[in-house]
Amino acid sequence: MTDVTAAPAGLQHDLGWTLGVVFRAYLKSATAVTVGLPGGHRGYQVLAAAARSAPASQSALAQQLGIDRTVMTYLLDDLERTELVERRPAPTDRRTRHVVATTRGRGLLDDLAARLAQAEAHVLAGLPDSDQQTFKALLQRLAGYANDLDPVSDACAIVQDINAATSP
Amino acid sequence: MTDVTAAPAGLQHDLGWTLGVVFRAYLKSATAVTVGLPGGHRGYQVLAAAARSAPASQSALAQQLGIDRTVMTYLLDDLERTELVERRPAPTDRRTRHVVATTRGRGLLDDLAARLAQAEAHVLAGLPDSDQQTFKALLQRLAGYANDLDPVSDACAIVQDINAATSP
DNA sequence: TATTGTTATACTCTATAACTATA
DNA sequence: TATAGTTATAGAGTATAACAATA
Repeated sequence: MTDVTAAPAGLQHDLGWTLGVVFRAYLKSATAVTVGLPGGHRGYQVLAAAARSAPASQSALAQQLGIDRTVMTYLLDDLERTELVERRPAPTDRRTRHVVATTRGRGLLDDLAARLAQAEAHVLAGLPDSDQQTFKALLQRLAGYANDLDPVSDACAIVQDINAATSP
Repeated sequence: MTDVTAAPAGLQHDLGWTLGVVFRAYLKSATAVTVGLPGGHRGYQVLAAAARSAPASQSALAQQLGIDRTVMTYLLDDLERTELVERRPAPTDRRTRHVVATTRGRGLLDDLAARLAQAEAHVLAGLPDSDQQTFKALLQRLAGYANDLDPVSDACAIVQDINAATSP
């Protein structure tokens, strides 16, 4: 009895399934490669963003990363405790905190980036190099567009469909 | 103060970030489009797989869909309660159950598939049509390959890196 | 002995609500 | 009044462990 997972019938072309498979594969590798780093692969994303520029605010960063601002608080607590990142009061608005990488954080970033690149390569390894480039380019364009997408509008009728047939 | 989310500095080319953005966007749209369906977008995946062929077993289907076999039990309970899917004892092995779509489930599938296609189109709308095709084709090849991927092997050194700098 | 499916439990992750301090 | 950040709490989702039935 082999353990090899084939695509379920009828789902090979489903965006949800294909995206899910690839995303989970990435998560698995990214997690394996960031053990010990507070926040795992997301701790890396915060650190990377904080190292290249000081994000405008915690909640702005949270939104960019697709997580809740309350989760960001805990994440930053952990990253600050390990001295990889600092919260700095914004000079212009005393409510806001800038997130900046410490020297230590920046020092760790290169190694981390290399590890994540390894995870990335691992996930993309099924494609020849030129196709990897194409895929990444398209995905990046999509991400730039999709981050501010509202869910599709029309979304009410199915409840009736199901309940209608359930009763008698 | 605009609400438009730009890519965080240094993450525009990160596979984890781009994949996450697109996957979350899909999830949002797919969820909106499947309200009322037990299990939401995953209920659809089970139903679709059950309608085209009877999956060999619950746990095989769970693995294909990237969820735990215990979660599959609850999912099928809900889908069976709404009479969209049935569990049938496998003739060859009395431990195993085949998952088959009911007439009602198959009847609902076309409408559901159209809704999911709408969600999919919404997420991909940022790309011209030919690029959408290219992207989907590459993603499908990747998914066929990545579903059986083990996490990247080397994954131990970072704990030391961090603890080393934390202690003294 | 190993595997399928189920159940109960525990754990993790995430979101909600309420609060402080600013604006 | 509205917003940034924090905290506590509740909730959803997921995994773990133990079990019965079967192989």
